[in-house]
Amino acid sequence: MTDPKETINIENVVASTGIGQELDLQSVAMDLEGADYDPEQFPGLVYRTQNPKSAALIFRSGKIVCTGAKSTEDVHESLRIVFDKLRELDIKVEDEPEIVVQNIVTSADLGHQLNLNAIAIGLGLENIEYEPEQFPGLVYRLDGPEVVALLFGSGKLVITGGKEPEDAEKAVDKIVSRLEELGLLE
Amino acid sequence: RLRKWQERIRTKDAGERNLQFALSEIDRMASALGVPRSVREVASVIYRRALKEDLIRGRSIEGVATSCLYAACRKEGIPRSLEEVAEVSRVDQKEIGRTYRYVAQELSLEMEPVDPKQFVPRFASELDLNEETIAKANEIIDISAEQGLLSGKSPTGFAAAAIYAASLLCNEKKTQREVADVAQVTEVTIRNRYQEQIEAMGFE
DNA sequence: ATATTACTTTTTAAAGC
DNA sequence: GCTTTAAAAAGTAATAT
Repeated sequence: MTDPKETINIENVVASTGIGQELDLQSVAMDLEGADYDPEQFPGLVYRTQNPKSAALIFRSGKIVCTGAKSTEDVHESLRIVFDKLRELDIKVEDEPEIVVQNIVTSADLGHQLNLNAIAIGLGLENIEYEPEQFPGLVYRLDGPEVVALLFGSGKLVITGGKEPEDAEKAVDKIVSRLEELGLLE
Repeated sequence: RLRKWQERIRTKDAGERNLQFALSEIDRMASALGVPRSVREVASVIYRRALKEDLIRGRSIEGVATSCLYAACRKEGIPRSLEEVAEVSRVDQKEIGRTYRYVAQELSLEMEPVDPKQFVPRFASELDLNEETIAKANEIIDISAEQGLLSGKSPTGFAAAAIYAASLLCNEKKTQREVADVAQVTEVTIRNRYQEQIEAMGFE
């Protein structure tokens, strides 16, 4: 039997950082190719990297949010590209700005179909949210690790809110053991 | 001091007026939906609890009132879909849905998932179906749900498909469009659920 | 009638309304 | 609260072919 932990796949990593320098987004938007800047709609400038694929939101304060990367390593690589692009525009950027991972979104597969109705009752209606009229997934908030899991009838799930890959592994372990003791896995 | 006293009264009056408004709105929407008095009473009780727990701050009175009515219908076993409730409310479906989830969570209403069978009597009545067809629809829902087909599916779509299937099996055919219209789902959804249910029933 | 596109949920930072 | 960005899950819906 395949360990559900081995089916874990990181789908998105969100991180924040800053260049320690205020920016004139209007001029950055003019000089940076492919930059999307519409201050009326959103205060951040959007810059997309191709390899690795990601989207960086650059703010007036110099703070930057990177999203869409598939790994922590890709986050660093993407931001290195963004930093270099800014340096090309003669903007001073610290040598190695601190990068903080804020959220990791993961998907996994429990390998069995799930009876969400039974699971809702089993985990306790006060601990879950399951409104199939609004969304097909059952929302399960874990205590430790502090993440949120979305369970689907197919047995696949999404784990989000974690700060490191280990959070997803711990979450899958907890979910599997809880469902097993409830006799709701298979 | 006199000023504070007046302010308290003003606040109290405003609060009282808001409560009256909420309760009259619940009454108006309940009438429009044609639900019994017991549902309005349950909705009122939930609304007063929400008020007591200060859940209305930052939300519209109408939104919370509508959500309480939606929850009350479910609690009483005669659910209305969010779309149906939204039709008689001036708050949009999306806000009703999220406000309902917030209220249900904060008040620990422990709402159980809606049983598709609870929609059958009303939908069947609107379609003028026989008792036999109704019984068949309920049977289809029970059997296919037991086989795990219900997970993640909308209860109205599930009920609509079962009613459509039952109408065929009991020689009282209704078109997908007729059933789709009363259940307020698309024909595509009925078609998809219908295929799975027929297979689960061992027909095909 | 089927295929695409798009929206529903969750998470998270950023600045400003 | 909202606005924007990314991503998965599966269901539903609107539109295109």
